[in-house]
Amino acid sequence: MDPLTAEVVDLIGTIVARYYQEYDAAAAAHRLTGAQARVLALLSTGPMPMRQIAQRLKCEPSNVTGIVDRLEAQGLAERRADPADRRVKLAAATEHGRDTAARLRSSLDFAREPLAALSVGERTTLRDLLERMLGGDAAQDPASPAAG
Amino acid sequence: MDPLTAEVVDLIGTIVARYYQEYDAAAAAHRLTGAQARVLALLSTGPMPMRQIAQRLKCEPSNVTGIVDRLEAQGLAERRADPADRRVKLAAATEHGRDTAARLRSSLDFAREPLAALSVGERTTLRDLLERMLGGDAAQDPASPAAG
DNA sequence: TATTGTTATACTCTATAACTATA
DNA sequence: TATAGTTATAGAGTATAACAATA
Repeated sequence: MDPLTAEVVDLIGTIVARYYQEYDAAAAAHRLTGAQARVLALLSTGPMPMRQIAQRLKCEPSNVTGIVDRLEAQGLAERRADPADRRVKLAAATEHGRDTAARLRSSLDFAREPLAALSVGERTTLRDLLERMLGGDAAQDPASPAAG
Repeated sequence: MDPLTAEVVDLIGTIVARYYQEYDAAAAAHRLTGAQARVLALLSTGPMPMRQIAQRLKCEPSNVTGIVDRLEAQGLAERRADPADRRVKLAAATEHGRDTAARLRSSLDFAREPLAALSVGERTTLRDLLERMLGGDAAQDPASPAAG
């Protein structure tokens, strides 16, 4: 690998480490683990079947049971029946859960602070380069550690 | 937050998720967890006191004990005495460990593939923008999930 | 006294497999 | 039969606190 590419890879590595770290810290400030915060962020957009949560988190459905259990124990989420299919359980954020998700999103703003060092033109360039690098696979993901 | 900044943040979120995922998959292909792979990458640069490993991983020293135990059980690392301070134990990669770290590094090349979509000039621009964004805190880190 | 590494403990996340209710 | 969710189980990472050896 050429030195230039290596530099970019290292920079991305630094970004990855920093964002994960800051996301977990922000979650912890709200008494949540990273996984719990990601599920809560997902649910803040609307109710979702347990299985779909697992797909978004790229983990086994059995794991989601425990994560939603813990959110439920904190009054941040609840399970609802799906009128269309009685096998399905819809996990949904409570009002408290939505509030917490919103506060978490706000507290993550400090993670975006680094971007303030760039001008609007530079941010536009950065966006375009990252989009091309990701090749059309850059859909927004509320459960992503760095997205809010 | 303005829409442009939000776009960049989302793109970075996508990158973070993708790189973590690919790093863990590459580690699993070598029968390692992500944490084990990171420690092994650290040790491949030379022996290191247990406590320093914890500092690099930003975790408690007690956790490092178990991770190095598992690397040792696979013959990838070993503990050595520090001649200068008998309290200190130096974790060191074995030859097998260094080989594995090198292969892991190579297998991570696919994670760098996205950068091939950019020209040299564009990669230079990307590097400069990321460096400014990170503000001088972009030192290379072999234990970073995306670095190798 | 302070520091290094370890052990003990408890919690969370993870995958796998078996189970239930429903389709 | 197939699918959705759960439970049971085991392994790994994590923090906290207490401990032995050494400085």
